[in-house]
Amino acid sequence: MAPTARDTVYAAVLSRLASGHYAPDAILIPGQLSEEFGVSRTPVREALAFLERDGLLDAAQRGYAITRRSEEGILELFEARARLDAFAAEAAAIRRSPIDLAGLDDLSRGPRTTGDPEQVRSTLGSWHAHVRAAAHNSTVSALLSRLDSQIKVSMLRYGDSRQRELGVCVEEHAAIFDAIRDGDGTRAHALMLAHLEHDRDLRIRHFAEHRSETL
Amino acid sequence: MAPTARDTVYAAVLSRLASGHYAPDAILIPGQLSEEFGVSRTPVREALAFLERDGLLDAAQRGYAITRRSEEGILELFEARARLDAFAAEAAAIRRSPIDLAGLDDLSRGPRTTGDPEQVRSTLGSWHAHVRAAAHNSTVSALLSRLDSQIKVSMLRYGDSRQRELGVCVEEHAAIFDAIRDGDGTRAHALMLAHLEHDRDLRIRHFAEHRSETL
DNA sequence: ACCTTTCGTTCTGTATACACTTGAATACTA
DNA sequence: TAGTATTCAAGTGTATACAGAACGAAAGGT
Repeated sequence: MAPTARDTVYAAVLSRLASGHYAPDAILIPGQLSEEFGVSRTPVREALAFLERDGLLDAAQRGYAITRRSEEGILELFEARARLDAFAAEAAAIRRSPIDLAGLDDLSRGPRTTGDPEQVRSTLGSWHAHVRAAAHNSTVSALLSRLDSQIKVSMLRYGDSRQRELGVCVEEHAAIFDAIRDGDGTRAHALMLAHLEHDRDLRIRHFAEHRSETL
Repeated sequence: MAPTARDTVYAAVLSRLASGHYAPDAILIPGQLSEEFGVSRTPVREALAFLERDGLLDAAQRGYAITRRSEEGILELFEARARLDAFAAEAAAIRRSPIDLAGLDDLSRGPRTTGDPEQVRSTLGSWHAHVRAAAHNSTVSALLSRLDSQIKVSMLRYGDSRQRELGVCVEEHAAIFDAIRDGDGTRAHALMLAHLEHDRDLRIRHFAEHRSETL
């Protein structure tokens, strides 16, 4: 029942990495974290080794650095995520249970773009999580979680990326939901892929702007 | 340069798991392996924790068991791999370099089914590895490696699976290669997906037979 | 000024020590 | 004999100890 020190440290550092608590060029040193968390070096070592395996940290000569991905590397992540999410949408159209459908229905129609933007964004996030759950493929869900973390951590370096128009996003979600409800896997797949390619295109534009600023 | 004890143990146990060295119901205990490899418990603990994260081991109350997947769970793995491999084929068609193409050409036309079956099989394996490399997406390649290991370990439990007709396999590879050479991503994708669905169907039949035998 | 060299500090990986839990075998009781 | 304590060996997670490597700063020579 009691979570181990290793898991506690892992979760804490993961959340820090995802929230931008560390500077992009920070170096994480087991000894320092062990002192900070009040545990010994051993569980910290193991937690950091896990994060390295997750693709969030890179072992340096001395300690761990936050993984630095090239722009191409980040686009690879988006690409992989888009394909898996598209597959999840297709599988959801075929395998969704009535309960899946009810939950998705709520999330698809619920968020009127008039509300608090932060809350709308969070709803959009849950929507994706529900689609993945409705696909009933835990392997794919697990892979997607990892990719999400990698993307989140990698993007922090490039500053807060301007978010896309929420209204368009909500509309696309609604269209994908319709396909899932209708059991039309092919359409769900195509729409989800297009949905995520919009994201990718936005990111590319963001990179271009970022690059021209820092030149 | 010197590989650490942790990495050595990790590689050794991974290879044992993939080759069926352990009985399906074996329990791996850090203390025992540490004695066997002549290292202390610490690096063995870490290696086993990695393998657990890889989805190859499951922590038991006492030691680690080899992951037991349901038939549905195994089909999920095949499904995820098929989708990612299909994407890799599509990407390869678009991004392959002349060198990629030359290597693939060799592997696609090389194996005449008259030779040693074991060598043909190994060539077929390299062919898939080359397609993945030609896709130039290291994220996807890494995910696929993990899925390969998981599938290999999971399938051992169900006995040596009858392999499919090699001739058909070679022909399908050749057709996919043609699509990649022509830069036809859509065709490469579709053909690869069909190719791997044949594998999946064979597996399902294998499960059905296995089940009727053990009943 | 510019290389070396040296030395001390810090970090690394592994081994060992420790306290705690668990499971099974034994001994005991009714 | 059946059921219940008791005991003990083995495993768990974490802390600590230790030897070796690597960096950085101070000291020295040209």
